[in-house]
Amino acid sequence: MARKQTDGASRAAPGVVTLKRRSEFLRIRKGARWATQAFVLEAKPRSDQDRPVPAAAPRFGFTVTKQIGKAVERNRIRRRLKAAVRNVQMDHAKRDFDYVLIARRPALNSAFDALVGDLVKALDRVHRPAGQGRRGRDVHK
RNA sequence: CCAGCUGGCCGGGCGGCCGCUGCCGGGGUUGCAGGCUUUGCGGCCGAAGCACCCGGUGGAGGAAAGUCCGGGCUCCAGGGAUCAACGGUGGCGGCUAACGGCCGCCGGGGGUGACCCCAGGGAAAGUGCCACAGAAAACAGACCGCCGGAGCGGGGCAACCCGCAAAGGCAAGGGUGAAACGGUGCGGUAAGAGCGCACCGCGUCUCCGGCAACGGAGGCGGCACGGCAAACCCCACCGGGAGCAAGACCGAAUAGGGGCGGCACGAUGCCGGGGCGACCCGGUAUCAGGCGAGAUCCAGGCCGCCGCCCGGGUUGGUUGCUCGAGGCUCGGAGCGAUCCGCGCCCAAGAUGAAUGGCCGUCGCGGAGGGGCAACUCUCCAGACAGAACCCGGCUUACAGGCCGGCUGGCAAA
RNA sequence: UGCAGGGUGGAGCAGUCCGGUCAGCUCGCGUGGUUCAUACCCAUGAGGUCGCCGGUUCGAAUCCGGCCCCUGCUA
Repeated sequence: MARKQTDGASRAAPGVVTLKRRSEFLRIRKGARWATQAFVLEAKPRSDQDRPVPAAAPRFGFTVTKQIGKAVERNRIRRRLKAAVRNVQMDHAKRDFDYVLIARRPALNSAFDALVGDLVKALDRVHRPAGQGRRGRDVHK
């Protein structure tokens, strides 16, 4: 509740590079995964074959299925997740990784600060070597 | 003032930090692309492309929704006419590009009223259905009943009285049903009945008003016409199919397909070639034949046509893509929908899909508290919902608010 | 995005075209019987706003219109 001093601002953050191909989404499904109340994060290092440009920035894909809500709610969820990614990607994401965020219903109304916190934690867990923290399930509020 | 009806409109404002996207202008050193040069490394050029940087500017809805109608646009079906089949619409007149939409009017129903609702053509063209109940459910018919009284029985001296009751007449009353072959009243009668009369309803004819739906008046008929067409149907009118994932271009890749079956592969003339020759091959013309979407016809076209099966490839980019039955002001015509004229304006174009994320503040609404009051404090609420080629409608969802008109009641003047 | 099909007891389905007799079938469930006991079997019973809201009709699961949901197909 003490978000007054932040003034809602974030430091200069570049735009988010998004995934566009269905094949890219399918590839990342096989990577590391971490779930929170508001979303599921999947991550996988970019393979050397499909690298048109040398790794300049991390790439993110967003999945919001029809079961979650109507179009207005789905759009809002995708924008909030995108804004959260924009706030943290410089400090917590790896530039040679691809990520996919699968939205869940609470992403619509949960506090934005909590969403950002979850994302930082999820990014951290997903970068650990395989076998530790894989398929984890988050239990905090 | 209270209660209500109705038409139109709005769908928070301002600000801060950080972002997305279209367009315009400037830069564009390094990078990509382009041009020139070199055997090559490399070098140079210009600022006309992209990335990137800076500045400016535009950026969701009244329903963007549901996809229920009508169009534009694109491709496909070879053109036209008539019919059939199928689907849709359904009072009349108008508006419109068109509509199943809108406006006005008519008819019916509801409401004290403003006003609201109605798929509202045809049931004497035909077919079909009307369960249960009821006597009877559709050219009528008669259960109880009413009248009638041949005759029979009993009583009485008799007149006569009491009881039973056939033929025949009737459809008023009872009862059933959603619906019972006009309704109410008076006359009439043995009892009754449109049997007669009045009014209402119905049918029909004439006249008047109206473009019409229809309304009004009068005459006649004497009831003969039940309901259902959102049952088949009849009548009138309308309708080819698919849809921007339509379609076009560039690039990549694969293929320039294969097999089976059916029907038809005919006749004549001319030309050329081959052959000793019968004849063969090719071209061309006419006729015949065949072929496209259910049939027929007309004009015209094509020369093989039709059916089934198997195999292979692409899921990149550009375009279509936003100036259009477009919006606004003013004036005019019309009751109105709408139309006309002048002027002004350009108003989202994304494509794993932009138009936002976080926050502050003001104003508005509701509840509670303090204060005589102006006012002030706290809490809560702020909906439905996101363009996907574009328009015109319909339907559905929606917190709160603004403006106008009207009706009923109460009070005052 | 465009287009088809379907919603009936707990489950799977009839009935809808041609409206009353209509709400039925199989499995499942309850009770009783049979058996030492269970299953099978026999008898019996409960359970349905016919997806929702209107309209047409005397009468609607059925006919008509509008919404909601599910499934499938579509470069």
